[in-house]
Amino acid sequence: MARRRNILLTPEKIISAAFELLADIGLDGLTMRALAKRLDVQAPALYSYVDNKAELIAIMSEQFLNEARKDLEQYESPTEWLEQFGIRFYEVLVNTRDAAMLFAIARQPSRTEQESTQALALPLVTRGYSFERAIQVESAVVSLTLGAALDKTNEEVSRMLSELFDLKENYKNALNILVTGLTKV
Amino acid sequence: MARRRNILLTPEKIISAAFELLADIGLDGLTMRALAKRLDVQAPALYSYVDNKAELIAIMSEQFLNEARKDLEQYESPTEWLEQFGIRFYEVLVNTRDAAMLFAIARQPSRTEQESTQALALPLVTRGYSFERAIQVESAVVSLTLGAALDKTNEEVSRMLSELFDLKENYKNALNILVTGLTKV
DNA sequence: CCTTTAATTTAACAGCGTTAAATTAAAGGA
DNA sequence: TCCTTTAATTTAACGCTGTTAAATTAAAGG
Repeated sequence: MARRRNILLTPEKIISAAFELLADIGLDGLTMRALAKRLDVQAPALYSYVDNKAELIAIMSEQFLNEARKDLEQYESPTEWLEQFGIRFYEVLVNTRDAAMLFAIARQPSRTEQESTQALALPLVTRGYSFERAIQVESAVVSLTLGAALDKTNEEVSRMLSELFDLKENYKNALNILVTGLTKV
Repeated sequence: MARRRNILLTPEKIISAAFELLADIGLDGLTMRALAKRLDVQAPALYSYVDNKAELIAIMSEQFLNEARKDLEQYESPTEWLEQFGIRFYEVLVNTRDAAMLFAIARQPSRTEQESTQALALPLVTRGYSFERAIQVESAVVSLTLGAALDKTNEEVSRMLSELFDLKENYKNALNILVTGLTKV
């Protein structure tokens, strides 16, 4: 056993190269062949570590959510936590090239389905919410945020709307209304 | 002039065949070749009537919006109109196969950009809103609705969430909170 | 009848995700 | 030390995709 030669790839290397590729040339450029090239490898080699491209996308999309959830412990009330989470998630989706679109097209990897739901609910459960209610309010916030981020990162829509108002401010306003209403006793 | 032979295609025929194809086999099946086949034509013939696939998708996505805006004259207050519009748009996106995803990946066709913005704002402008404010509140409602419809039509997400609560009810609740807040004087 | 012109087809390109089979190289036992 | 086993990777290929260029077809007008 323990029979292995010089290994070139790991799932982590693949995923981090995928993020680089996304940042450098966008979602259209994120192809299995381009990803392989960046890792000095041929495309089929990736399939020993990642089921398929959909799984890769799913893993990346989950990392966007995780990134948005980081360092939010300081916000003690559910209202405040939810609002900060929304803003952070919006920023992640808007500041990472094509992140909103990637998130939109992602399908959850069934393996981590349950864990990720638990993780998603935990902060609000800690703050006194039932599991069900936590998922309810968070999914509403994620919906609004994803929709707003898709608008903001759609070149045509964004160019047109930003002549009329500040998209981020408009999102923040809607978020505040939604979160305030959702967390009202 | 007026020099034309028996014509097989029109933009309208192409678009309506595209909707059929979407309903029958989904967004993955909506390829230019499949579309051509349904029209008894070869794929390149389509390009005399449609710039490219992105334009086709954009036109279709706009029709989803139009469908949602139909027959809403009866709702006289901005609040009521917005809420009904949201619900209708949600239903269109959820009841048409892959409509939410199609809408998410659509880019506006620059030709009708301005007209479609005008059309989008008109109902609320008629009801007393400024053009700017009309676009602001509607874009917030569209964001929430698109995000919620994407969840609902994502098989994995929907299966998971629907064990915990009714997604449509949760959307309606969030919509009501958002619209009420947005239209408060 | 013959030229012009528009509509459509044929052929092709470069790319995609993905699988199967062949290759390579290291590890462990004889 | 050699030889077998096995894991990692490459080569080759399949069947798709959107899209363009060139060839074909057929009707209209002079």
